[in-house]
Amino acid sequence: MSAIFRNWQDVHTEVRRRIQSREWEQGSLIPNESDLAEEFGCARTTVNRALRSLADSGLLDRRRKAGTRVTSNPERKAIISIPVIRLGLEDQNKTHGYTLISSEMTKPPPNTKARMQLSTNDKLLHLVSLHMADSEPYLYEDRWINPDPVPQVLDIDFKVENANEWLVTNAPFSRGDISFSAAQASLPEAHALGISEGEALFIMERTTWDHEVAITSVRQAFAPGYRMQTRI
Amino acid sequence: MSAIFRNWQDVHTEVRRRIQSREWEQGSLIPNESDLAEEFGCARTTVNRALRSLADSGLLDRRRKAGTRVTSNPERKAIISIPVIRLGLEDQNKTHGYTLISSEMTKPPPNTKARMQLSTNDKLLHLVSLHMADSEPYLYEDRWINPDPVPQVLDIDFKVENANEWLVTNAPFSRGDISFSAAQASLPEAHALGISEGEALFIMERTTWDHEVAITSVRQAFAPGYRMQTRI
DNA sequence: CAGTGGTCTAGACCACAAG
DNA sequence: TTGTGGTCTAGACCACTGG
Repeated sequence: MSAIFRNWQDVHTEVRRRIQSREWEQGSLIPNESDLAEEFGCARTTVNRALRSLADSGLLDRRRKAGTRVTSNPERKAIISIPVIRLGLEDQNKTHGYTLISSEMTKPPPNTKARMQLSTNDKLLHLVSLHMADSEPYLYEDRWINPDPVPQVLDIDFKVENANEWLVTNAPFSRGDISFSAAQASLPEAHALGISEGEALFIMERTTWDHEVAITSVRQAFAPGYRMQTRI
Repeated sequence: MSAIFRNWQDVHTEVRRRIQSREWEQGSLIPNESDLAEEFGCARTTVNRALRSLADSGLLDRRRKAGTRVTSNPERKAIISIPVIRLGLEDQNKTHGYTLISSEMTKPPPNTKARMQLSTNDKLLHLVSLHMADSEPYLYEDRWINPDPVPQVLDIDFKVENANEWLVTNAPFSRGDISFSAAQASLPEAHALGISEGEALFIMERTTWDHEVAITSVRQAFAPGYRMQTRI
């Protein structure tokens, strides 16, 4: 009658099955950990691990004293990997190329300043560059770097080294904002990417901080055809 | 000299600090769990929980026997929430509107068939609809539904009920593919969304399965201005 | 083969929040 | 107040994999 559940993955699978089969209905309370542990013939810790994992992925709602419920309208959570550009391309067996388009120290426009939550009026390092995949334009990058937390950045020759990679190695961040959107190619973007003005580009914008100090804010426009994919 | 680490979050924070401060260098081996447990004055289980969490977020690489290393080129992982459309809008205090544009049973085009990994030539339910936020066009949805695993779908009046929500409640899935891209608005999209043909749209495509049976494949085109945001 | 992380167990205490 | 999940502990065995 009752199967044997040896480990938390087994429990995870069985609980998931009960949710998907509607054996446990949406919004309803499920048995508490101790009861499940008894039913499954394992320790409560094991049940806890399984239920915690399901709660992390959004299928269960857990609250002390109130118990564990099947989420009524699960917000599905997708995990997106954001690799270093060169390595992402090499995973696809493509060669990576890089060209610096411009580099200057200048005051950032208000929206950039706001995104980075900067209070001073200091100049930032502004880099515009193009990444290539197998000699095809791949990504147009417009980046602002705050030299304050990483003064060494001023000594780097970004004609040779690309900022994406340099920062990963030299400027650890503790948190970041990220957004994805679509935009029509501006004239400089179209020119650099070898496409027509107005074509639709996939845009990723990121701003990162080391605690409260903004490090960099970047807008990356991917060449037409780019898809960001994952599983759920 | 040495601080006290009471719980796994403390250990997590301290290890993260050592990584970010470069006290433990990229690519280098860190002490094993037992040694860390001794240093931190806690049980190995606690250290394990903290390190596992850091490994999940991509900062550590762990392998039995080989030990735990600081990831050299961390792939940052962003978690994207995909809510039911109506609820996502209500979270933003916007009213949700919905209109069915067309509905028919027909054979899917080859690319749809391929995405859904269908082998038969059966007809599918094809729904095109528009979602509104505060009476503004918000999302143009083109959806194919396989009635085979969910025959009740044929009895639903999708002029009233929207497929997005109906499926969440009535057709649980076990896995899905998801992709994000940008595209220029086609004529019907532009017309429905009240924009010009060729404007840049943010596109989300999802195909979901219940085990090996495809349930639905949907392409959602968001009105200009849409941003998908998260933190990292 | 042996060292590492992966996991289980039983028991304990604690933090939170519903009633 | 009290039931629930959250977590810690010490000890144990196992699974994987590098050398």
